[in-house]
Amino acid sequence: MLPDLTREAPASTAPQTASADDPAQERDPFARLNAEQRAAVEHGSGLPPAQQTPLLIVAGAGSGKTNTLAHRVARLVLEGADPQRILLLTFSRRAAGDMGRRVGQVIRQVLGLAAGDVPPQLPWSGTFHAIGARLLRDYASVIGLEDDFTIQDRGDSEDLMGLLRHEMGLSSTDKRFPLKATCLAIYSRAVNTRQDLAQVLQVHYPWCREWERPLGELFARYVDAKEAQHVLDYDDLLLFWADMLSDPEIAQSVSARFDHVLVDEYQDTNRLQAEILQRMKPDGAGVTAVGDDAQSIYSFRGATVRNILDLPSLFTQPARLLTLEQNYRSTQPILQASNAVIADAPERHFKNLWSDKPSSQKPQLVVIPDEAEQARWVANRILAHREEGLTLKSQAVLFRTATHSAALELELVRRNIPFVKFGGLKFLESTHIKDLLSLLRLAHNPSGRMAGLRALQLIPGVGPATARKVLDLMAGAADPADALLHFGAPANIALQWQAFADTYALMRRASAAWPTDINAARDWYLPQLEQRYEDADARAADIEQLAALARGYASREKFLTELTLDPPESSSDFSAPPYRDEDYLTLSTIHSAKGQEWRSVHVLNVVDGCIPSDLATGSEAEIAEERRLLYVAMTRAKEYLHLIVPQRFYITQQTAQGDRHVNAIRSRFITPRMLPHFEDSLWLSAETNGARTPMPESVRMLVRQRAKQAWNKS
DNA sequence: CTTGCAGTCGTTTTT
DNA sequence: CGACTGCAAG
Repeated sequence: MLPDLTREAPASTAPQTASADDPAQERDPFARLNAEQRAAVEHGSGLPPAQQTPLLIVAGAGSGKTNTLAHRVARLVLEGADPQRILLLTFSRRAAGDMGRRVGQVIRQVLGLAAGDVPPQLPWSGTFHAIGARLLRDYASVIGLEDDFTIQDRGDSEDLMGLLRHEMGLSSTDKRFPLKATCLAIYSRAVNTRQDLAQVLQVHYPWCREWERPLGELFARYVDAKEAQHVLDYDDLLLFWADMLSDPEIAQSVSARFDHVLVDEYQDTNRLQAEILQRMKPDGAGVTAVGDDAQSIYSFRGATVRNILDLPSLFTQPARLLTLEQNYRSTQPILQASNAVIADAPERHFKNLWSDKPSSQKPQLVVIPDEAEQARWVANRILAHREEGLTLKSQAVLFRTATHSAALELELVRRNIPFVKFGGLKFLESTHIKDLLSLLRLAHNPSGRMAGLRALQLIPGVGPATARKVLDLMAGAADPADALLHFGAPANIALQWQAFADTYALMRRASAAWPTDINAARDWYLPQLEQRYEDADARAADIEQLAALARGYASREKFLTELTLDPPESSSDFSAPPYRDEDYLTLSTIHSAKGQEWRSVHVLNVVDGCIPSDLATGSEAEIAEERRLLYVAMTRAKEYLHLIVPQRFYITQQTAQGDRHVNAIRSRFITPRMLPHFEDSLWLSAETNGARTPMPESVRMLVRQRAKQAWNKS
């Protein structure tokens, strides 16, 4: 293992006995890996890529998966592989960056590079979607894509769906046709799982089955509209990639670019992605896939565990299977509790995780009266941990749904505890940000309807009808900026019109000199902001931040693409650099916490209705996924794990004094049989809920602390 | 054709 | 609470 993992382990348990000053370490950079990890790293060593068999690494939580993959990439490069010809498909941009850094570390270490020397970069590492976008830009002319195409985010895709739905007369109120978001979800699932509409409706949307034919027609129009507008949605990035590979010549050309293809988090890929992989490398030579079937949590996006189970036979030659079962992250008690939770899952898993990090500290199951108390308790515990020497950065609070942290966020602000929140960020969804981006999109691609409709209606006096007319005109014109300028706008808005047309012309012309065009857009938009909003100042500040962010990108096209594919993950992505170096706590949805680890982890709302979410209890498969979600949350913890169970939730829509609430019970995934794995003094059984119960230890502590605080106030 | 108003709706997870 | 819809006036 790399130093940062072994450092946590007691000396007696450090694998393979190598230490930093062991001379063997310098000769053999992989001396710290355990036997399985080493086998994964060295698989195919000495053979040319084309002669290597595919490799599947099933890596349990905390088993050093990222390190193993990083070492494997480093080994390939050290043995002469061209970094330009390595394709590394990761799950998020953060994961891609992380992987690149670790590969660099290993290479730097082995080659003995000085601090200033830059290790080789991996230009082809990123998400399936980001890589797809790049390849499609490269092959646009070959496959008949317009080269000014823009990528549409989900909001715009939904709006387009809504527009077409309306045009087809499906939105009249006497019919209960699925909402635009549902339509897109159905469409997207069909594309990503490569199923036909009937199958998708049958299994996932049975209440929409009666609409099969109109839905099919709607989707056909949706596809046509995107084509006419030079717009791709998220799914198209995968779909077009897969489809262009069905042409033998293109497949040959794309495939020949890469000697090695490595895929991380393979359990969260979907059918379409498996197809891409298979078409890129039909014989699997040079392919490495890594994943953990117990951590599959993205089926709502079409991901299927079948992919990882079936990978050994995906290619014309069988894949070698290696399993990493030793967990280096968590203490035994944490792992035992986590294993108990996942052991009740209906399907079988490849492996059993074990750990040799002893600890007398069991995870805590903390029963608390309500959400407000939960927020206070967690804040107290975090500060207590910090007193014990855990930095805020080594602690995290995880939750199922972004809104679950609201009460805690207030508490943290009140107490001046800095934090960064991941997941559920709505920055890009706020109206004023979308407005500004629509201006840039329209400048880049004048055929894009959704961006165009939004942008043009920003002009005072222009509504949907005028916007549509202008867009029709622009789409047919050789010079869209010119067409805009000479549109016969009503006399009463002629001045406004002129100003907009000038700005637009400037943006079109200035495309070579990014980021001047975002400045032009901003200068035009800021006055509109004053007219439209009470809180114009706050929104103006957001616009400035966006403009600042934009300056970091090489071109308008890059900015728009990356912002759509890798939206800022946290508020910190926007904060000034000094803040990033300070100590801060991490708040994150469980989904966004994937692949990360902290010394201490709090999980909020371990309650039926939250985990599992009551929106996800429709089928056995959904419930199983919620269980894996809890498992993922628990296995993020290295030393301390706290599951919080608030017993009541107040209904939000009532007066401040109201006490309408619902009683909650402990998550069904923590059964009585598992209680011995948790610190039991805090336990209250579900049966005693509502009755007069002894006050749990945690609450008593709280009362004491409050009593003290009363004196410390002044 | 646009805009402002009033009432209604619903509310996971993310590339 | 906050975004979206339908409706009527300018």
